[in-house]
Amino acid sequence: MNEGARLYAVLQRIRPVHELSARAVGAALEGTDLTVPLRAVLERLHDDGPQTVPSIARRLYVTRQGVQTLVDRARELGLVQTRPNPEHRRSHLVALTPRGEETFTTLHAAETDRLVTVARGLDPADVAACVRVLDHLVTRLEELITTTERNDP
Amino acid sequence: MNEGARLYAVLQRIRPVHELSARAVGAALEGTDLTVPLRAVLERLHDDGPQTVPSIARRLYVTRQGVQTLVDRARELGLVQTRPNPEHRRSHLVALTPRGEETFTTLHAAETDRLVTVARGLDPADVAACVRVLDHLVTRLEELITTTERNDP
DNA sequence: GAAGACTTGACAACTCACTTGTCATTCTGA
DNA sequence: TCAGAATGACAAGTGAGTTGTCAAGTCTTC
Repeated sequence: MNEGARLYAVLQRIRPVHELSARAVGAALEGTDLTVPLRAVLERLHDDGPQTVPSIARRLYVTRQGVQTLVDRARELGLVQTRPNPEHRRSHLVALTPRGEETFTTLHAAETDRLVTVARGLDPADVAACVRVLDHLVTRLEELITTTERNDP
Repeated sequence: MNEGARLYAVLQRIRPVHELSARAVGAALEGTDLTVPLRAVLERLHDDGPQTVPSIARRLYVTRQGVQTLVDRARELGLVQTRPNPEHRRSHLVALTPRGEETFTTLHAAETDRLVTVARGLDPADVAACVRVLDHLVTRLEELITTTERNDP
């Protein structure tokens, strides 16, 4: 078994984990006005600060059009606000409102609480290693895709 | 930072990796009659052998209705065949045809080949640890979901 | 500083994976 | 044996995300 096959074992498990975690996150959002993708936008704003719609889209690996819809909805819900962007006249910065900040922080705290149970029995060193591998994968897969799509179309 | 927060770092990376790997797999499927979900069905049949539609669905964490559609399409393409199930009169077993077997094997070999490049610079021990963590996550998240949805609806 | 290439906002149509719902048939287990 | 669960088959719906387009703004390069 070579390194490719070993790494394949990781990718094989990504889909189930993604499916299940999305379901778990979605269940926690039940009853609120939030959805999983909307939550993802709030997370990006929380972690990386105010930024433009295309910037969020790039970090989430989706199109800016999709993010625009989410941001519009978040603004209707009073969770984000747009403010002038000194670097671009039309492309406003999107930022969390105090209410958006609080909503996400509360939600996130509840999530990590539940994760403590899930983490039981897991070696912290393994978790750290897993993060390293996933970061590596993001970087390399992104390279792989951008290089192949430069040749294809 | 507690174990919950540490594990959250893993989940935060699942979505990007899923997105990017799905895109990479999809790009490789371009020009063929296969799609990513159809490929997933073939993989299950290849790895776990002949089984019924609901069985595939459970392993993929999707509904049997969705898998039924995929199996129908795979049968039209001559990649799978149904055969009588000694344990159930209506619920046939789905199995790869020789052509389906060959299609998947070829595809999979090409994928692991490309993964060798991606794996470069990665510690094999880290990869193994990552697999352990992901397996743990699948088990625990599944428990988490089934217990919560037993109380909810 | 002007021309061309790229980015962004805005609106629209569309695709695809997956769900939910239903009913008849088959299986399982107390 | 009989109620409850699983399955096939068909149908409709949902939601996340894409593709396309055009005008307005920004960047690059000469």
